[in-house]
Amino acid sequence: MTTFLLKTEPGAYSFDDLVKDQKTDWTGVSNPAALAAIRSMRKGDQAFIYHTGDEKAIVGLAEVVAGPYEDPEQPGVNAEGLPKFAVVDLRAVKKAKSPVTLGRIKGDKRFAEFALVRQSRLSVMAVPAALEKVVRKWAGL
DNA sequence: GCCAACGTTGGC
DNA sequence: GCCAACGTTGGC
Repeated sequence: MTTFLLKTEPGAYSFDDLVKDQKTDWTGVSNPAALAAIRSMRKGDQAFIYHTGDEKAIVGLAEVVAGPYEDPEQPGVNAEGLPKFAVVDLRAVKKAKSPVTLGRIKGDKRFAEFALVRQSRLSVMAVPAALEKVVRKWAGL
């Protein structure tokens, strides 16, 4: 089981929206590196949901319940024959007891090489197991 | 509101 | 296939 980190602009779609909907298809990702991460997801994997903008914090946990599959709105395959615009279905698992802020992550040197810190524009990334444990502890997830 | 760090586009 | 110009994201 791998844990990922998914960014979202809470004004567009927040973790609370996912809780309300119970389930959603995570569409709209177009960055190639982010899409590669989505293609590597498997049913049962989990994802921290991170709010960009004013919040800049991990606020909850979701689980991959289906996919990755081709976005029906944007069909097509890449050079490897995989869906170009890959999508997964998520369900809300749990809200973080205490949000883990970007400031806290940046302030801990264990996270210095983490993609969230190194590449601020990347919207989907795998979280290394050692770091995942730290985040879960901090967040109460 | 600015700008750094990317991605993308289009002319050649 | 390169790369200059432009667009976008997201932190500050």
